[in-house]
Amino acid sequence: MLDIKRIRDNFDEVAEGLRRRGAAPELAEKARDLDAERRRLVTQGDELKTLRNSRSKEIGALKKSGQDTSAVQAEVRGIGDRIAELDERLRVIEAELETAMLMIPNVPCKTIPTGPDASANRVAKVAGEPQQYGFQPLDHITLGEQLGIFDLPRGAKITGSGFPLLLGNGSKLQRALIQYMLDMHTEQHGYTEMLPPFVVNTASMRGTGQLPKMAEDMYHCEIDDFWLIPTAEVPVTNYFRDEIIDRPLPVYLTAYTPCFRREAGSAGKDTRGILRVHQFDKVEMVKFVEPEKSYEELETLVSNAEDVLQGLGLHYRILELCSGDISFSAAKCYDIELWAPGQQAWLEVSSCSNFEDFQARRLNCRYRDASGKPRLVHTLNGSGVALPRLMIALLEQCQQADGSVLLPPAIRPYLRGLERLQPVATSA
RNA sequence: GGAGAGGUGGCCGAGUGGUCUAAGGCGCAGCACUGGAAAUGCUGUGUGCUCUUACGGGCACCGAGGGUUCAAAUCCCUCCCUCUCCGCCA
Repeated sequence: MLDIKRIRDNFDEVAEGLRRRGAAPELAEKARDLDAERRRLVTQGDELKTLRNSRSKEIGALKKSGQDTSAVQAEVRGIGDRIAELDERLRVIEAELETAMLMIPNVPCKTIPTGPDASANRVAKVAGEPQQYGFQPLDHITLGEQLGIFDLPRGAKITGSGFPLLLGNGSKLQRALIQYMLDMHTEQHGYTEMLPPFVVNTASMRGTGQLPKMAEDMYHCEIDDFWLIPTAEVPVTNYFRDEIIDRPLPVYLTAYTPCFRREAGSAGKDTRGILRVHQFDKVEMVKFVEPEKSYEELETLVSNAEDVLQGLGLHYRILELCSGDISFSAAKCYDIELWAPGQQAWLEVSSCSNFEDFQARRLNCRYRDASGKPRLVHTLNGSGVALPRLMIALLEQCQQADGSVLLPPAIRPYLRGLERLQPVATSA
């Protein structure tokens, strides 16, 4: 959520920012007008309440001295009626304002490229080289079948398509990668590990901005009004919701969780294999930082995610997203993409964003500055990293002529020294 | 799931309809006293919204949301959370 004062006092700057990301500034105009009306009603109402408070006190004093109060009571009742009327109008205005504010996206950072869509994203870095194979590299689906590490048809039988089932060494590799990443972030990057609830309430979803816009993309338990998390960002960032953080900043948290996404509206897209699924695992990093430091913290956040990929010796690139491609809540965002030689494509495995105070305002998450005054924190998060696409790229980049996959040395200790995934005998 | 007890400021804790402008204590900050400290004394110490050039006002907030009333921390209703006992359970 943007600061209403920013819309009030710097409307042109906000409108320009919204235009840059392709959002219409009408909602901001509406918010500005509703805010003016709201303040008018608040001022009027407060004046009447002042009057009611003092007159009511007089009644108390009169009663004590045994005098008749019916005339004053009638007067105060009248004041009360007018207050109720104003409060009702205020309630409506505030609800409309809230609705408008929740639908206004963040203003993009001034330094990011301006553009309408992904085509204007800037390649900030390319790390490593595409491997040269003396053979036609296979895609992860074929590899996974040969190695016997996926059983997607049975996943679909048990639940439905998009609910992958890993088996044997596939399952072990996934577990190893999770532990490798968590160990790196906690031991080398200063994060505190957390294992949060995978199901959250509506207030949490609103806090990080998934609601109200993304309701259709999430799994909802009607009876309890609980939601399955689409990313660990939700429970981890909500850790400090409605709090003044009582420890020194920055605070770095990391968590492994499964993620559940209905992927409504993407039917038929990337449906093969585990590229786009309804349930996947991810290690997430979340930072709570002082506002002045959030942009340098974004750079280290990206490098924390890069370290995971560098440690595995994988070929990747980093995109600086343009104003038209960053997500609703972000002011600036880097995507990290891994090269998948089997399908000759870049796969997004991490999205590292600075939300400035946009999430913190919804979350009501603050810290005390040097003078002791509560102030909104800046929040950031980044995948560190998402597992299905890491698995895909790893399988495809590390495949060998004999159909085996040579595991990166960094992951072997987590697999009791296993060096290679070997094809299993198949009936085909 | 059943029965009961609770939720008050940074913390503890009083308050069961009207100077509550939330007592008292602890903590914290400043000042005084001191060679310095402790102890002691004094003063101050929440958040949000809003009005004001400023100084400084006003309103709201006692788990959340409704209701009753001229007036609610206090009475009523719904919900959430914590604790105790019982039941069920990996």
